[in-house]
Amino acid sequence: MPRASKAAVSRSKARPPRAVQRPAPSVSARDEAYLALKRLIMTNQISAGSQILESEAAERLGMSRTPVREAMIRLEQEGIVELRSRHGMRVLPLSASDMQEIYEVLTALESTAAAIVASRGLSDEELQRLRDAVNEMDRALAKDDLLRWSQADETFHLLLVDLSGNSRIRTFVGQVWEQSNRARLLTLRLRPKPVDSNKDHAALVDAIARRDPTTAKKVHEAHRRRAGAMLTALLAEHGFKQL
Amino acid sequence: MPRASKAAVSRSKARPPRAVQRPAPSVSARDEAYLALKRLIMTNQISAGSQILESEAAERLGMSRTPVREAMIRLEQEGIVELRSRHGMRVLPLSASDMQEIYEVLTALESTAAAIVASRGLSDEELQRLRDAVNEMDRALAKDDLLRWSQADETFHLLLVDLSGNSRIRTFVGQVWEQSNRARLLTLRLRPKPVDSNKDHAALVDAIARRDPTTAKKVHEAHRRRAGAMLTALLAEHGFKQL
DNA sequence: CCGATCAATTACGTATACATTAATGTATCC
DNA sequence: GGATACATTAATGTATACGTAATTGATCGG
Repeated sequence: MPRASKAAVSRSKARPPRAVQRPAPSVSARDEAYLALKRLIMTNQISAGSQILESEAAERLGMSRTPVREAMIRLEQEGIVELRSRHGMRVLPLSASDMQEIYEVLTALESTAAAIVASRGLSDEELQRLRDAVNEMDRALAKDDLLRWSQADETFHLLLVDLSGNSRIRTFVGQVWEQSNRARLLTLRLRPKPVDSNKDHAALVDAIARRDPTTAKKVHEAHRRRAGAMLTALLAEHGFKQL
Repeated sequence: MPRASKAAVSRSKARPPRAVQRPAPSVSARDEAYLALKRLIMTNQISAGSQILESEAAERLGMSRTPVREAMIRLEQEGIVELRSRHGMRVLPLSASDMQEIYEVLTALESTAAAIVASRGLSDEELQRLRDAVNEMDRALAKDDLLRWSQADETFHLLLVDLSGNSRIRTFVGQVWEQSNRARLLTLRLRPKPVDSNKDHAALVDAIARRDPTTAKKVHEAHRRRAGAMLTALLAEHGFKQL
């Protein structure tokens, strides 16, 4: 019944189909909530361990609880937050043992990806993309721009797993990467300059170019193992129990 | 009009108002929906590629759309279904390349878990649990009870990753295990008897007992690689493009 | 002054209402 | 007869309503 009146109205208008009042609703409220919450967490604007209620988040984002709830469920599945009934969403703190778990996963999955990539071989264009990322890291390091280095590092690692063609490896690596992103950001300025990290990457690209999966895998395993050990040592040294 | 029809349906079913009988609401409707849908998928009662609308599932499960929606979001995050707007939830079919991806992930993560376990060593009681699972597989195989064998196999593999103590490895292995469960079930009777599979497991337990991480890792890598090759060959042989 | 009991409040879980938009069917125009 | 515009329908996405259970805090007994 109420619909009838609406239909009548739209017909009387004869033809302003939709472009008039609908500028760009390209993202759903749920996606908006998901992205907004994730960004707040990733950038440490919602600190680890802190809680936020569904209704708080909904008000803050200017929408109802429903899409916020659904976004929170996604974040929980991704291992970024914990949903505690009547306490809202809690950003999971990262302990040293979490970081160890994460680096074990990264070591296992990325070294496998490296072997796959080396084994199937890359086109010149693909190889160049890897080299570009390495070069970007070098440049950033030369300029002491650690944030830029860190972004290039992420680009390199995600590109590597992308090139493996294994979408599950890609998903899982992306997931633990996001889980540990906060810790990396916070320790970026505490760690020694990542000079040998860059060397590792160059060596990996060489092994891939030579189509040598065994070496590629070994190089990357060593790289991740070292990075993990460095990071956990750093956390212990600075007395960080949780991040 | 829609209200009337729905009311009529629910009354025709003679459903007593749920509020009256409150026996054991220990599980939320959302969990119930999640478990019910997952079980239907795992047991192939909802075949791959088939779709089910939110409202259909809700009616089928006797609850409203809200908890069903949330359950579907979880299943989507787990890589079991795909959510297509206005087409409901679609059970993801498994292709040969999916199986290959999955076995690459299992190889990488489980062999790492094996190395971790061997490296830290197990208590007698923990070691015994692994041996129990192996023995159960032997017994099931001797009786030609393939379903029981398959369950013991699952027990063994999940126990292994549990014992690694790495909760993320555990989660990811569990996830790809569930993704591929249907395929394993369907091919269980097509594959050769898993005799050497049992031998592999015994060899792995020995390596763990000897606290030899290198061998443990190698044994398990070979085991998974072989199983993966067997399964993909099987799928190709029988012309299965999708499962 | 401390702990326990109970009422008020709060936050959630679920159901339902409503808005939006893709998909479908239909009539019209040439 | 075929393509297109348009109304209709269907299914989703979002908001809101509501009952329930947990948390809070206040009162009371010790």
